[in-house]
Amino acid sequence: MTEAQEAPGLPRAYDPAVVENGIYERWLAADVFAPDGAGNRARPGAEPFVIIQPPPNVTGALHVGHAFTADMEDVMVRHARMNGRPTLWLPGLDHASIAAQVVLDRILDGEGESRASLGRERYLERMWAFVNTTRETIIRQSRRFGSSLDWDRLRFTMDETSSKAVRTAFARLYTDGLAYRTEALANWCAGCQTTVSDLEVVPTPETGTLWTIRYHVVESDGTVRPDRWIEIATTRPETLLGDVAVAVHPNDPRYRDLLGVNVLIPFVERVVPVINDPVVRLDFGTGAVKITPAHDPEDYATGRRHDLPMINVFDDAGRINENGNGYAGLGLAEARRRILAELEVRGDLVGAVPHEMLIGRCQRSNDVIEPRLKTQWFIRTKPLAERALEATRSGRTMILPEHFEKVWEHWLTEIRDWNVSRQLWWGHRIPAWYCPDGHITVTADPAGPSACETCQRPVATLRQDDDIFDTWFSSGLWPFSTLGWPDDTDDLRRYYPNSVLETGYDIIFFWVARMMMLGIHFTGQAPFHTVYLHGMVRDAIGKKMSKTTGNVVDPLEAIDEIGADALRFALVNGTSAGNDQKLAAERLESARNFGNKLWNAARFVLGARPATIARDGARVAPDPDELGPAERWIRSRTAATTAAVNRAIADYAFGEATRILYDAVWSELCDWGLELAKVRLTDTSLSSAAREATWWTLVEALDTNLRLLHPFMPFLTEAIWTATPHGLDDPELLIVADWPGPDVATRRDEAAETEVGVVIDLVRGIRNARSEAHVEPSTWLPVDLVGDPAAAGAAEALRPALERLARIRPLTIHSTRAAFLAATGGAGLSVIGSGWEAVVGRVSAEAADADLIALDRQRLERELQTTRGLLAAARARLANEAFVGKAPAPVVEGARVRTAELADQVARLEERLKP
RNA sequence: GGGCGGUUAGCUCAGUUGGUCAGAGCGCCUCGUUUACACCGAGGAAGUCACUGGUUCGAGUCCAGUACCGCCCACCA
Repeated sequence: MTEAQEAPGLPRAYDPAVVENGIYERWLAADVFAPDGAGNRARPGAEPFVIIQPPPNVTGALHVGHAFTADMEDVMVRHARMNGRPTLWLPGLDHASIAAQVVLDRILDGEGESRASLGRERYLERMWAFVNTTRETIIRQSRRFGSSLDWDRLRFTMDETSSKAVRTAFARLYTDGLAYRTEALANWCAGCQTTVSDLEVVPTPETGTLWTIRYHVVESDGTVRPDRWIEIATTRPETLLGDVAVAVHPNDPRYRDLLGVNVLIPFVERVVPVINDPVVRLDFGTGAVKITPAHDPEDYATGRRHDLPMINVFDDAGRINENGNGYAGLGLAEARRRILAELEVRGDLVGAVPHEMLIGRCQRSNDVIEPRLKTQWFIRTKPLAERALEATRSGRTMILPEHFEKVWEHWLTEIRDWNVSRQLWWGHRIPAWYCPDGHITVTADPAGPSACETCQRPVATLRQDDDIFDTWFSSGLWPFSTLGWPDDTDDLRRYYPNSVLETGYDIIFFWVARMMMLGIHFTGQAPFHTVYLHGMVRDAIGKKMSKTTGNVVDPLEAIDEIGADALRFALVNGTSAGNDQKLAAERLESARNFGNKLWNAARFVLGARPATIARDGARVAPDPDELGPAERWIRSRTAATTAAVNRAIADYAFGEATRILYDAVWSELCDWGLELAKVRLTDTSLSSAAREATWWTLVEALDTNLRLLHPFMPFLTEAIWTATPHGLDDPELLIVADWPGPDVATRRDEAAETEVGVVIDLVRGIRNARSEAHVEPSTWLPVDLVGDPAAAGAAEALRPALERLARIRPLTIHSTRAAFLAATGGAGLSVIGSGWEAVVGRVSAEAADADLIALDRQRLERELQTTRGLLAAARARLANEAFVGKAPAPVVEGARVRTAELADQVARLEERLKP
């Protein structure tokens, strides 16, 4: 038992730390997170709800983006759980091979160690120790967020089940002809000492130089012509060591006479042809391009077209290799300087102009990415992509927000093969073995092959590939590897395909596309029916959060300050799918204030229990015979809120749902519902049955709002709910209580909404008049009222509330306008609404009434002016034959009613203003 | 070079299928010790919904174009 359970009500002050304390443990103890947990009240036969979350990298603590991700997912999961569906939300961690190595290398660097100094084995030991601590940090954080994850299923992309899936998947791709090994141009990061995929290369603007260099013509007898040359333009002079041709455009008249001749590449003294190829642009540089197939994607393509040799001139460390003759061993920058200097001396460097260009940099280390020829494993993506596209085109998988489908289409249509080899240590080793003859053997067997598949050489002569897989290869298997695939498990049958994938749009290609492609290939089914993409959390001025900029919001700090509920509410409220959000302090504050408001409203409700109701009794529905208009109004509005929230959630419009709830709790329940209820609760002239009905109405409204808010503010709502009377069918914990059902809808009551609507208008009008006339708020004023039967009836039915909320007494309701006019004699403050008219009299005992009346006249003049304007517009609309003829009948009718109301108000105002 | 998103009150943003949709919060101004809440209550001021055309009886809401801002994709030396 917690304090909250024992306390008769709630502590006076809302303290998030106290509220959150112990609740997560209660959920855990009740075993409600697992789809088949003992405390989970899933309906038998209900369709499971399975959500996929991006497993966070084990590289460190979670940031506010993770908190937002977890929040969105928890909202969906809690909503589904309360709707009686078995929910599976599986916690996981990603080994993030390259990201993890970058982080660990940085730590090692601080200790004077390095990857090289430790060696593979000790390095990996060190990595395991590192991830074992970050894993604990991440789990602790997730719990503080309130994430209702099924912790018994915690998975890691480096655990054995994942390894098995990776080996099996790769072996099958190989068998299916979708994995192949070849030498091709790859993106080499010298800092990370590995290749990376195209997605990991970030084009970065840089001001470089475009140099013009002369290559001299070589005669057929081998003599070099000092007076005849071709001028090429390049931004990378050091790559000339690998040049194998010069290309010009076929239609370029400037170089007709040079076509087919040979030129000399200096320093390496290589004689290469001048070729033509339409890839060359006539209007750029000199119109002649050096071709370096081993170090430039476009040149590589050109080289393939012309069957040119490919000469690699860089080594792994980013230095010139032995093919660079005298430059071998030099760093690329140094080589460039020396080459330029020597060209200058020879008189062959003839131009240098600044040039804006894009340099590819490593997403992880920011090093310059060098395209190089490498022998790598690739996944043939075209056939996989086609099936992924088919899934979204057919609607079997839906992407939200929809406009991401275009991005999706484009990328998958233009997809290139995926280099999955990485020359890293931390990850899944590629299960491929090579025999001395170069035969390849791939197997999913953890023990490896027994012999070469092709030539049957014994295993002892085989060598396993040293490389590991791109980390996204194992993440791409996540939706089914976590359920036991490749084995045909109960979990797989029950929970695959998953329901919703929830993640940020920034990894749509890295992760979403790969899961779709691999999922469909291996299971025959798209892994989820809905892909919900959320936006990025940015700082207060819209900048990307980053540790180096120092503008990050630490979720734990925010939770310490304002509580997990407020942080969660702030992250969801006012946001929509796919759109970035700015996390400003005021949004956090607003959410915290809302939590405080709810807390205090609950305190009031619980504290207002009539003495005739037993403290520990079960919650009962209010007695229908004892309900007044205010009670029926509260029930009706709560029903409307429920419907609106349901609609919003069905549309995945969670930011809309919180907005509705914020408004419902603050503006409706608190500002009017509770204030109206106070009138009856404190009215000792009423029967106790009437007062009990009022109280049960409030409890019911509070209860419904708590249920609706629970997915968004789980701790706070659970804490309040614990202190709230429960129905006999209710469980002990709100987390597994039923979502407000269809019976709530039957509480809509148009008549009550109209009645209370009149009273609200009256109270507002009178308060407004009082305020404008600077009447002391504490002064009670007499009011005369006349109105149509509906308005008069409403005022009569809610007379005590009207009196109290507008602070008026006595209230005289006249049955005829003549009587009303006779009684008021034109004195006092006028308040005019639709269907009624009131005069607030005896404004002040001391001050000169004349002044106040003059002030009031000014207010009425302004009101008359605006009302006349509205009336004129409304009349003009009705005078338009096209409108009356073409607009739908209800719209026209509405305009007529509106016009009549306005005319009525104008008439009354004019009358009041008659001298 | 292609594509996408944004541009609504001083600030941060909502506005579902075109018809009380011109809104909310914060900020600002005036009041307020009414027994849930000053992390509050009551009232108020404030926007030609980026611009230009078009469709329509009617357009922040649909279409076309323009201007800024942001993002994504792309082999231009």
